[in-house]
Amino acid sequence: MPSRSGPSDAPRWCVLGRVPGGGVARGRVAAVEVDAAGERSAPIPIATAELPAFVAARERSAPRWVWSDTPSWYPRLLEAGVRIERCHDLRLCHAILSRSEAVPDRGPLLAAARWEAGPGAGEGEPAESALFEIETPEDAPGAVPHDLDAALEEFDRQRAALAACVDPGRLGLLVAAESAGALVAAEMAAAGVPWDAAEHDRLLSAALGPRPARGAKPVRLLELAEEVRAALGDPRASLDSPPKLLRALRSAGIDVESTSRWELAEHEHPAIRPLLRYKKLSRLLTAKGWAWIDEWVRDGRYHPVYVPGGVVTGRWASSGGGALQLPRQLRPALRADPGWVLVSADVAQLEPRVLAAMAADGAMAAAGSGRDLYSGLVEQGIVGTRQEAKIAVLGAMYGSTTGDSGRLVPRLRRSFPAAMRLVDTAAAAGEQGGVVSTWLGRSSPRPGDEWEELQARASLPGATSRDESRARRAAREFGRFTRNFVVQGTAAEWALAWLAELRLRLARLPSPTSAESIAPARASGPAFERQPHLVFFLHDEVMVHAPEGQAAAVAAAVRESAEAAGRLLFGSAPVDFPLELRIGERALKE
DNA sequence: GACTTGAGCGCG
DNA sequence: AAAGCGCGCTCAAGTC
Repeated sequence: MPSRSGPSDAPRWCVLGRVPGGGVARGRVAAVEVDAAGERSAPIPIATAELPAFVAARERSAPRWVWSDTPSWYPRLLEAGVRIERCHDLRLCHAILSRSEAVPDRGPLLAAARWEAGPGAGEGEPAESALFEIETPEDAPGAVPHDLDAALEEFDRQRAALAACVDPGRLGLLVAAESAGALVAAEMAAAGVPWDAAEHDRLLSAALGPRPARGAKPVRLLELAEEVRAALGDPRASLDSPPKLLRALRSAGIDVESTSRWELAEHEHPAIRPLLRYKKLSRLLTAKGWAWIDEWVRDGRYHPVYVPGGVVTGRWASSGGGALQLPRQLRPALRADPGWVLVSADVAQLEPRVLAAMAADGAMAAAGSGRDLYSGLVEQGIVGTRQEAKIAVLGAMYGSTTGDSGRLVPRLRRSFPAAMRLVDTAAAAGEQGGVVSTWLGRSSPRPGDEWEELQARASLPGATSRDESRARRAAREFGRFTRNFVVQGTAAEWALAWLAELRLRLARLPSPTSAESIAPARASGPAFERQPHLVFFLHDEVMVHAPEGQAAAVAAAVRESAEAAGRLLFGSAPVDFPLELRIGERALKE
């Protein structure tokens, strides 16, 4: 029992929400403190303009802030220079808990339909905040409720759901990590990726020719298009429309079914080489060309929009700007401010390592221990080359049955029976329309109605062989999805734990001395931008922007966080997660 | 004219 | 070379 005095009296949670008030259409804010026993304080009214000050003051006792939806609350606090350590994002946690098979009774959560808003629902452009005024989140169609009462009720439901779990620790870890991810996403969006627009422009010009006038095509693309048309003997061939291009190719005697890169590459014809080059450059121009710089880069920063929990497996998605699709070709444009460096790290073969840990497959863990896992497979004589190892391992996790990959998978089944049993079991569940769960308890969605109908029709007496084969194909397809779900989803959990740990460790680094901390180019940015901070995250890769003098400390924090993530998820399992770490002015790989 | 769909390709 | 998983974005074509 907690004593009635001393530190245990500190509130564990602080729930924020809107309250109706004073005829102000937008309402006011209030906070309710909740202690470890679930006892609530009376609502503490807060004038919206005072919210950052209130949060900053309460943050000294390090509560976990509970709110409807991180993007609705946190950006305004960050703008006001206030950062928090921990939160509980009700929307994200609802999505996990209301679907998790680890929760015995999901009824109350499922009945709370207002919390079912999808990622980013009703977000849109944040309303322009009036000068010197912090606004409360606005209701938008499809958005989660932001009211205090609704938040308190939902928080109770979620705490009850967690408490009822057989192993509340795992789901508890997941909702904490998911919420920490939401904080990281908001902070990275606010800080932005340090982006060298001039370097980006140089890379574009080198590949495409100088920036053309609006609406015109770069000269290099025009030249290549002419070359293709000449080779095809068709001066009017269109390269930008797949159907038209396909007709042009076929009438030039190139026998292809589609205009995709890999199929074109199989044919010998003078038009192929310039065409592939054209496609490559055209892609660069439309996805990440000059228009992208104009739209997404300001003051030396690219401000992406991350969507935590945006993928069914728990991976992040992004929206706008293609944050998770930055072409490797443009990585040199990611550049630290003067006097600062980028500390980047990625995990080698994260997914197979996670699989080995989940399945407690000692042989597979040993193959990856302290080295490249694929080389480990070669050294153990399981496959002949590193390339074969990669194909086999990916095939095992994705469920391939044909080609080189399908042929190599059986070797893994002999060498790593425990790991293969885990993914095979997950696939079998999916083929029967079942649900699987990640290590920490995120559960997969059920197949849709169409899928169920397909299966039902195939088992009817009058089913044709076509019905049966279609149903079988759909079943296997869903089996490949659930097979991959457990691995991709657990890898996402490991990465979230890594990110959450790293965020806290970076915040606890000693403040840079003024000699170390040359202010970043964008001095107007959030206050935390003057310390080492995360600027990029891509599934199994992180990047920290840091003063040069703190690079070593940051690198250590990155490594320690990875070790901590492994321990948090898998305890003492003998699986390691080696990092490839780089420190430099630019983000270059290979 | 506004919206959806599919091809194709960028990322892991 | 591309098969096997998960995404977002752009353009052209199809639909209303």
